[in-house]
Amino acid sequence: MRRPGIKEVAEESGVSIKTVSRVVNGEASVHPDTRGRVLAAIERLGYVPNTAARSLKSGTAGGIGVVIDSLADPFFASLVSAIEARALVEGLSVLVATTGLDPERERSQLLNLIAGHQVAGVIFAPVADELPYLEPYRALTPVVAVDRPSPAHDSVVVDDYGATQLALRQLASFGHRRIAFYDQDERFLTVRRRFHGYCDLHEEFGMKLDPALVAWTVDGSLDYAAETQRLLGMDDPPTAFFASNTKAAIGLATSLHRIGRGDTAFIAFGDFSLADVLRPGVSCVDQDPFLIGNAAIERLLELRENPTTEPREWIVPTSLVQRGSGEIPAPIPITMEGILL
Amino acid sequence: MRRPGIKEVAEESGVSIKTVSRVVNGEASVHPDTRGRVLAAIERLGYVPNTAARSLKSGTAGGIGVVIDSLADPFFASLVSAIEARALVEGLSVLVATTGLDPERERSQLLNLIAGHQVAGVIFAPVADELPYLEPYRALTPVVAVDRPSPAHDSVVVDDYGATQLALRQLASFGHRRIAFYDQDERFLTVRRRFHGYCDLHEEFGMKLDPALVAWTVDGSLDYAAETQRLLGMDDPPTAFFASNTKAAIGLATSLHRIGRGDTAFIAFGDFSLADVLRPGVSCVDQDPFLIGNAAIERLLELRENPTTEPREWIVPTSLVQRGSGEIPAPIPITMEGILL
DNA sequence: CACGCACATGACAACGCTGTCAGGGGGCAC
DNA sequence: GTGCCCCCTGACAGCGTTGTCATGTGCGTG
Repeated sequence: MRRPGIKEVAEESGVSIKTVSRVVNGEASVHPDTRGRVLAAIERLGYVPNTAARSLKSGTAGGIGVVIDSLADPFFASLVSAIEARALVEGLSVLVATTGLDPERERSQLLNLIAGHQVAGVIFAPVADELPYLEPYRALTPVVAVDRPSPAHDSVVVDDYGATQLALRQLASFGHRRIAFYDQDERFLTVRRRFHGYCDLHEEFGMKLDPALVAWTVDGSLDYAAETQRLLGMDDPPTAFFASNTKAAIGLATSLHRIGRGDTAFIAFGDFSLADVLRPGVSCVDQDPFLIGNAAIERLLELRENPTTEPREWIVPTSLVQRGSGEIPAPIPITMEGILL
Repeated sequence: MRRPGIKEVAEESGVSIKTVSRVVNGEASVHPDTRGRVLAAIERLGYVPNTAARSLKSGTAGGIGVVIDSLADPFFASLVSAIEARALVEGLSVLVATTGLDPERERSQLLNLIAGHQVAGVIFAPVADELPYLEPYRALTPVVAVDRPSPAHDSVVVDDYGATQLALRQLASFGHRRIAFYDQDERFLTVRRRFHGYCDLHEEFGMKLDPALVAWTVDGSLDYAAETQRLLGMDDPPTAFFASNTKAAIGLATSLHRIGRGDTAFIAFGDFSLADVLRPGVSCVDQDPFLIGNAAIERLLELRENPTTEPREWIVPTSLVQRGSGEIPAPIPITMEGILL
């Protein structure tokens, strides 16, 4: 009761295993009659080529690896979805692995895929800043970073700095001068870049940068509800919020609505489902995971053809989606005497 | 510039390849000193065992296949996430493939994984009702169905019929007698079971089953907004909605809120992010993807140990999450004379 | 001291497939 | 008729690993 191998097919159709191999791989020089007989035998036996033997022989497997933080994150789920769709067309399988943001786990997952599975390529969201252990495989396995840049590899990212400034500029144009930066997480270069955009924008508008307006993630966690309370409870509270990532956006939206402050000016970095159902709808910088995923796998396929190119960053465009929450003007400031300034 | 193989390690440490193999696989009878020398060489060379050769030799790979409708669906994304987490602990890789609900694609994906990659097991959300082509592999590769049952395999599902009735019974207890069934999709056994529960409940409460209250998905699509308009525009409109799946729930919630009817009684089958942020919060039957994913992989691991057991259905519990929308009473019916009945 | 046994190690084949090379047969040109 | 080439086919090795079996060494026992 063994699975039929190329040998069984050869016997069944009365040719040598090599000819079967030729038919399976669609090589030209096989007589049509022979091809027909072999195909019939394959059909009859339900033969499926053994991937392991193939990749052992060829030294590289017909799969690509995808290494991300977590599949429970909708952004990454959609990203992988886009990659998988394109990979299917190319006849490539997809191996997913997650890091949980642990650099050591990132290392073992990457090595397992590249050196162990000998995948045809890897798309990954970098955790560690440097990945020296990938050096030996540089010439053999194409690697593309997504979402976050990796200095030694091609990266597909959005213009974090610029998009953040675009969003904040809009808030500023609606009169906001105290804008909270929700969820500054030092671990991510992306977020650091967004924060950088936030800081620089203050200069541009001559606004004072108040550290108290920044919600920090420490040790990987931030209590969204408590932080929202703290910010709104300040003597001089922010009049608008900027959420630096999707998770923070959902946390912020939830806590604002819970306490009946859903009408607070608010722009999120990253779209999320139902953002348009809330009242008001949540305006956001739309960072399309499908666009990013597609760009990444296109880039990977290209690298497979031509591995000699220098690493560079590929910027995927973002757009500012206006849904209402980002167009709420700042309250008119009132002096102690109650007179408008 | 080849990747080091077991041979290079053997040479480097001055032992035979077999001994290296023993060390790598943690076999007992290796002298501590030898083990140390080999481990040092492995470290020095950065040796990683070749998965292809391993699975070629052993006839089965160290990975499990997961075949689902789509990764862009948050339910399946979380499901895969749970599976991947558990697989990592077991040292198994995860190969994801999607069907897009196409039975032919399901077939090729399953065969590719089982026969081609020779995965150690498969977890899949069945599309076709029968999968005769898996018969030859029955004894070799354990297979577990999730979300939807598959007659020939172990299945991990929720009690669709019972959970639906529980939800509808609550709506009925709040006085609703005309309840719309939103998104009846014949393609899914799960949805059929939920619809069955819906129909039977009408009998139990002596309610008339009105076909006009059922929104049908035809050819895989349903215009949620238009359907909501149609239902609410009826002469005798439904006073409550039941959404039979998450996608429908989001579509329904969105269209209800868009037209200012967010206060309509509504229970969804399947939770979704932000369901608790809407006003009122969307009550739902919570079908925990992590619970289901965990149950599925546990079952798969168990089947690997003991493949002889008879296929059966494993029911994962659901809970009814009260958030407001399911506790809205039916409007009090008024006679022509304006007198309460 | 001889024997047996446990322990540590190695030689070799085989897993299923493809790349290399060789060979048989038929047609065409000289 | 002879030589050549092209088309089609097959024999065989080897990819990196592990299972089987064999070998060598040292120690305890009678």
